[in-house]
Amino acid sequence: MEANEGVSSPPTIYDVAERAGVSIATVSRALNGHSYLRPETRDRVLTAVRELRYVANASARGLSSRSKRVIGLVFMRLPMWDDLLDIEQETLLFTDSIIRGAEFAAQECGYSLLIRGVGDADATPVVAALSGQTDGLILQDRVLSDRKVAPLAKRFPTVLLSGSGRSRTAATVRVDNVGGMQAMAEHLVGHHGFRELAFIGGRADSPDSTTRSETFVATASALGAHCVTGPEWNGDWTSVGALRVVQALLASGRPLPRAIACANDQMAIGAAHALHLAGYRVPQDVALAGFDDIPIARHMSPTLTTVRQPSQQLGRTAAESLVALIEGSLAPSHQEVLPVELVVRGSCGCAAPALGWEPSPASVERLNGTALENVR
Amino acid sequence: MEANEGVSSPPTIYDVAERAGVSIATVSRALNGHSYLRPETRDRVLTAVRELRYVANASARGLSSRSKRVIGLVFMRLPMWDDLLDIEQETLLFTDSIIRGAEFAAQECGYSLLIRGVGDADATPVVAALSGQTDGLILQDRVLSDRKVAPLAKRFPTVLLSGSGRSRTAATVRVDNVGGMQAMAEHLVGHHGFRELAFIGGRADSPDSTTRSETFVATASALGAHCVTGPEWNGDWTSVGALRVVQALLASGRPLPRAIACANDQMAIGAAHALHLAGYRVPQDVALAGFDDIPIARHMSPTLTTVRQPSQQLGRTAAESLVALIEGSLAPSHQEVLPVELVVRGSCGCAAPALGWEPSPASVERLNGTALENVR
DNA sequence: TTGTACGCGTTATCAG
DNA sequence: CTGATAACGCGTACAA
Repeated sequence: MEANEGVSSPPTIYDVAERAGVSIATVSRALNGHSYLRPETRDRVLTAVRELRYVANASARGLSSRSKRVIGLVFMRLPMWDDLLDIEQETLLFTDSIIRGAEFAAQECGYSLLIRGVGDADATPVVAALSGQTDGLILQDRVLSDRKVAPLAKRFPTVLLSGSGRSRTAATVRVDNVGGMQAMAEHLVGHHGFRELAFIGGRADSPDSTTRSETFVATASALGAHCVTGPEWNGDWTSVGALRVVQALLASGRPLPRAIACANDQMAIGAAHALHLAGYRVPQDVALAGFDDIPIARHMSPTLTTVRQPSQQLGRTAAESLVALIEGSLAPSHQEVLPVELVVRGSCGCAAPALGWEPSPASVERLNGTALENVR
Repeated sequence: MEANEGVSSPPTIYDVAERAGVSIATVSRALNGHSYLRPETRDRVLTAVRELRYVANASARGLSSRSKRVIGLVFMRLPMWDDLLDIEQETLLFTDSIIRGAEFAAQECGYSLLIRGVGDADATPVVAALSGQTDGLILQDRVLSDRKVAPLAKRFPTVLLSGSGRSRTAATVRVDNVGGMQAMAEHLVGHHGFRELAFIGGRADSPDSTTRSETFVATASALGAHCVTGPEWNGDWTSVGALRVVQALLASGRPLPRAIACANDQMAIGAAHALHLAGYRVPQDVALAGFDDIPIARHMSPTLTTVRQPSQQLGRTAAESLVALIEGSLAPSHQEVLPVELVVRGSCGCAAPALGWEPSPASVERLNGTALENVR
């Protein structure tokens, strides 16, 4: 009797109701379990659902319930040219971790995650369109300027990832730039005793960049060292940008600083490359430090001293905050700061071998211990 | 006159119509540009849209148009324990690349991408739910068994990523496992002259694993070498799994093969670790090879000889195929095979330095050439 | 405990 | 060129 009426279109709640001999309201209740119904009836419905392979249409559900159970994540995409610098490809990893974390948390909260990468062009239309497909959005830093975020956040659940946190117009999740940079300055100046430093920043309009820069310079000064920075020390967040900064410095004939701290790892790598090309050694001639702890940092020679960001946790927290925001259990101006960790390796002058085939000490321990059984 | 009716709920097409003094049909037309309407009218509508910051509700649109303009990607998720082996974390990267590629292609085709990770538990309910939220799904290999994919693919646009391709029940995008493994066997046997080999496979139920295994063994045999494999050479796709395989071999007292090929890079790393712990050297005592070319492969010591998969392209192609499938311009049984590339490095015995601070030759060339201007 | 009927916001088919 | 109006599939008061 299962005629082929509707071969190509999926079964609806009406089909299930008919097959189970009940009304669509009953089907809905059996599926969502809101109201009580006779177990016998419920079974009939569930059987029909199974037989028909019924799956609720999310559009209809969303329209009716005014909730799509989908959140969006908008991130910055690098150009996908084949000739992109190898190192820049590593940048992607940071965003990937965030995506992972967000996906996991979203799913735990009963939401799906929609992702969308944007380029340098104004992302406003993209964000607007996304706001029609989701219940809320996570915006990575730099996707939208502070000025454009404000009106959006006022009308739509929005969480900023690594925003400045200065403008309390939107909920924000970010890392402890201040703590991280203080620790870094203290290590370079206090521990190593470097007195002449420089700081390569990202972009002038980036809150992350300015916070890191200002904190580093201030802390270094407070410890009696001198740190130069400024527009000509702007590396644009990229390896190439930092490489140019250092090459310009070398060309100018001015003396090299004893240590260079960078607002991210990519720039540290670019700076190292420039020094390498000019015949200077890291860390003997110039010490180097980054920020992020991208995976490659521990595989290079010398290994990179940096500040580790909990990137996956960043994504998780952002998603969790967004869901709370959507469900009304979080203030729209909520600010959350995640801790960072100074990771001392070789590029500052401390001894630290590159990681080759050998797994980390923790891994070795696990591999040889009883915990091994749980690993798969 | 813009009273605060509906402060908290977004404007609908009715609000726009009212403000522009037209009907909702006209608004819809102005927005979707299907029919011709007086430029003057169109402008009035567009102005109202802007003033109200109107964004179409995707649920309503999807319900009415029977198309959600969303595709889903389901991938395998590793447990997110902190104590996960470092190396395993790298596995994530392969999936991340696929996600990137898929997102990019989806967006180019006018679709959004919904992502969902699944664990070892049966993914059927998850996939079912996702089929209600999307117009089609990309399923990474191992998410669903071939047996369960068939009925789904028959009723819902589905593209398999790296599936066997044996069962023509679903459209499939995969890499050229055969070509890759032939090249690898030819290199190890033909070039290096190894005669006693072993192959560590993933899982017996994985098409990728069996194809790679069978091809490698067959090619090696054809070239006059001997290659052992089988259930006891099953590394479960993980470092730990492969480590156990090698440790069991060492414990058995049987002679070591001269070279070990693995079905993926993680297992090559696990095998290397086991050899390292037992005091054997790679490649002097035992040569090693992987498959995938995960980023870490080029940073290790010795660097890993492997077969590179175009992971990002895999995601792109899958998304493009899925869209074509949805829009009816692709046969539901379409099979696509992407080329792979043998990457000869150090672990097979060929000379190859680890990549440290130094960028690749291509990068160096670009950094010093005129193309530099285009890089940012 | 279960059924009826309305509303959710769009698109698209008719008339006009 | 534009305006009514009927689906689209589901949740849910309100009735029974």
